[in-house]
Amino acid sequence: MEKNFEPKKSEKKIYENWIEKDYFHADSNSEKESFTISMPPPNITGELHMGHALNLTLQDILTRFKRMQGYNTLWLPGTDHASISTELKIVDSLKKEGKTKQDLGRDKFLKRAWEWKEKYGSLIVNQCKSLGISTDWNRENFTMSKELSLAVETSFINLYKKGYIYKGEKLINWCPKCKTTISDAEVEHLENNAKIYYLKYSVAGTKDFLTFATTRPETLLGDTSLAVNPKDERYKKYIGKKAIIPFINREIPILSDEYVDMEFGTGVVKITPAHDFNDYEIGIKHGLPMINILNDDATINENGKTYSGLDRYIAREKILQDFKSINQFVLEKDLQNSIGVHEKCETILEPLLKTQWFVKMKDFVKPCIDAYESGNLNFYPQRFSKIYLNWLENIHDWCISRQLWWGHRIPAYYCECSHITVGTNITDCEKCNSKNIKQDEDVLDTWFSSALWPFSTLGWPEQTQDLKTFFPTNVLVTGPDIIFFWVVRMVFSSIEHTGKLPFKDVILNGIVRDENGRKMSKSLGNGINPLEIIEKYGTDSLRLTLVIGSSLGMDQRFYIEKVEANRNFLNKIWNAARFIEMNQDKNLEFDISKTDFSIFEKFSTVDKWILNKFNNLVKEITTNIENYDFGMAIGKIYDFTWNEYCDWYIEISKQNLKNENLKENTLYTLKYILINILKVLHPYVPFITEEIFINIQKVEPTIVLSSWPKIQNYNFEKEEQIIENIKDIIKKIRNIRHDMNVEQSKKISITFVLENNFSIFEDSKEYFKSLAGANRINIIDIKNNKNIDKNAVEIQIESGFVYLENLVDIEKEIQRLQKEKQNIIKELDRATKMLNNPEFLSKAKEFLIEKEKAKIINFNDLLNKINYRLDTYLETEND
RNA sequence: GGUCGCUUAGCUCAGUUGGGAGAGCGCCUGCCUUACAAGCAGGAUGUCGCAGGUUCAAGUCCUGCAGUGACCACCA
Repeated sequence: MEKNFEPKKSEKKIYENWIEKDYFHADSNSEKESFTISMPPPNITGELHMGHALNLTLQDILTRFKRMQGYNTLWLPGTDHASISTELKIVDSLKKEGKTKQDLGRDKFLKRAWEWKEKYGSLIVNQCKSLGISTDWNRENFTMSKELSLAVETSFINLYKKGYIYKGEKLINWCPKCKTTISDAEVEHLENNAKIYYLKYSVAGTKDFLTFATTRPETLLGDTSLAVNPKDERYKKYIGKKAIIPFINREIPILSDEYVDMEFGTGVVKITPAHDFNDYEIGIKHGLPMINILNDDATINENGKTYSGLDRYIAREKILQDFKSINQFVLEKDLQNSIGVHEKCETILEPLLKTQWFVKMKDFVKPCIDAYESGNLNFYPQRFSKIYLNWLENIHDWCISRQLWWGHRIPAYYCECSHITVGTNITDCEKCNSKNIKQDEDVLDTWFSSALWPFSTLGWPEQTQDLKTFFPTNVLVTGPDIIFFWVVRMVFSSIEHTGKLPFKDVILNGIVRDENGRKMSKSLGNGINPLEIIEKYGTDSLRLTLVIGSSLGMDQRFYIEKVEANRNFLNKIWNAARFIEMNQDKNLEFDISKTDFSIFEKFSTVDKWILNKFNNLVKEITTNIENYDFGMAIGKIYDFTWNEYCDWYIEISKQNLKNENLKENTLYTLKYILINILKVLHPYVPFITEEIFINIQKVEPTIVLSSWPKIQNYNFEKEEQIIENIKDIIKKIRNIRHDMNVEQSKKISITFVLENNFSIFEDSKEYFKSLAGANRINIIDIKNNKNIDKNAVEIQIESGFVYLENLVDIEKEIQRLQKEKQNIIKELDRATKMLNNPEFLSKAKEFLIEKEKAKIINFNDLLNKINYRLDTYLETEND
């Protein structure tokens, strides 16, 4: 093995080998229980960012873990056509050539879009691969593939036939730049410093004026009434009269409605039903006419009379000027409000009246809520269920038609007889059989196809073997920001089309931020490219960094020092493997995959200690990972590997390897534990574990298909306790050496004066020599009157005393003992108080009471010993 | 306005059912001890945001407050 692991050299080769051997392929005819994850398909416009890296790492950890546990594991990958995002990019690229999409026409445009898909779709896929993800590439899919397009059409037709999809004229969000409708979920609300203007209309047949407040004066061209609160004494007399919009000279009714807030503004509201969602409701309620005053590019249309042709904001200025000129402008004020913009292009949206396709959502709400409340759908962390529920409770019908070209064209055909035929491969009108039919020009919202992803990718609407075997999927891993875009829609679509929930558990990952806690963004230029981290530190270091010391659903900061620390950890494991390789003995080759655990009974105490600790580790982390506590599990593995296996077991093994009687079992244990560490690490850091596994294990061809360590029924608690005690004593000795400024190279003499446990210390002599820097070890029975150097430092242990000779600084030792004495007195005091408390005795758990009682005994013992020793020193000093 | 987070060592963060506060980085001291200087050994540092409450026992549960962040909904 090389001195250091070089990710750049190995990772690509390893991944190619995995793919070539088809290790990630899931068999739909397998007898084994299946475990399935549908990968949230990245957009073909996208490039790999830290969010993907985290999201994919979490999925890969779960997938590899389940695969090792023996499940028939499928992680199904793919990409999303990302209708509007992709179309915008292509329009942009056309613009650079001086062309528009209309110049090309629909067919040529789509051809170009498919070229884009071929080029950039594979780019993101390859970037994902560099993360080492164990997805089944045989089943890779794309939201606009033939099969998935059929699924989309089938879904649309089903929903239409059941009356859940309808076409209707409603107020929708319109993006004047993209010239398409968008759904509620795609509207982003931004804080805005606006102005509110007070203007007035004259009241017909009187000399009075009514003053109202508005932030969008241009919409008054579409006003169809003024409204006041029925309880408002100020305006009662005007109700039923007419107000006059100047310049366009339209008379509009003055009506009353509870909706009007008497406190806000003047208490008079202008009502523009065609351009405001609240006004729209009032318009319907009172049967007001709805006048659309905007063209699709947000210029004023012919209904705006003299203002027609002007841009919406230029019209606004002109209207204000004109109101001033006739003295119907009252005042203007600053106002903090929020404006709705299109999340893709940041253009300020306009509510417009349009005829569009909608999905009626009302009937889907209950099944979606029931799924959660019955416990069949779970969120991790659970609090995210609130976002899910809250969205459902306030749901509106889903506008699914988009005035775009790149996407699934709506399968609705219009006949000259005015009948609409909805279906696949339609050639003639279902009503009059006319062949003169025209397909709807619009495409579907990109989320309409994503909503089907978990089952469409498995073959739905066909009842394929894949669908039977792998659906419903088990887990969805995604970001909380798309709970309502995607999660809700998958749930209701799946219930509706398959009768089943699409998945059982939803895991929400947090946001990866920069080192200052800011969101990584292109405009700030603070993004850290995962590919650069991989290039420099390797995929494994990156993956570790994203999961270690973090918890689910929490945002985290990404900083390079953390990557380095994790790289160092991987280096540590690499070197542990090198140590084993260097000590391998050709005459002692074992296949640890065939371990018969009864052999461990004959192993040494220290072997049993590490075996027992490892067994407990497996127990804990298996539970942790099953509960999706990925950070917790890796933290424990990290700690075990470095602080137990490397720092203690390997160090001790160096002594045991010199002993011919212990050598074989020691080598066995070294290898057994290392390989099992590799296994529990493998879901997190797949590459380095594979590389070492192949180098050391030499029996199985890959760690990918190896089995997760099983919890063994051996119990070496006693041995574990013995070695923990020895570790404590060694630590105390090291501590004293350091306190007394004993040089590292200086050897000391240690004398154990014992009441019992002679053999334990006899067996551990070499450990003390190498780990505590001793050259002479004496073991004496306490009954044989001790003859110890009075200047020796004494350590009090349970089974007796430890004396360190050749240490001179008695003053320091007295200080140390006095400090320790203070600590013990404090502890004794605390334990005594607890035990004197009748409430504690009657209410606390039994084992806790026993623990405190044991403490009192031990501490009193130690205290006596310390006092005795202090007396001895003081006597010596007085001599 | 509503909902949900966060506040723990100098920094970044863990902390599973309430039962003596942890990690990584940084800092201090000493070591090139042939697996690893990307390392080894030792060390220092915390009224767990504030105030109440429940409990024998609270970083952990409840209430309020303060700071901070996210999301949702918005009054024209």
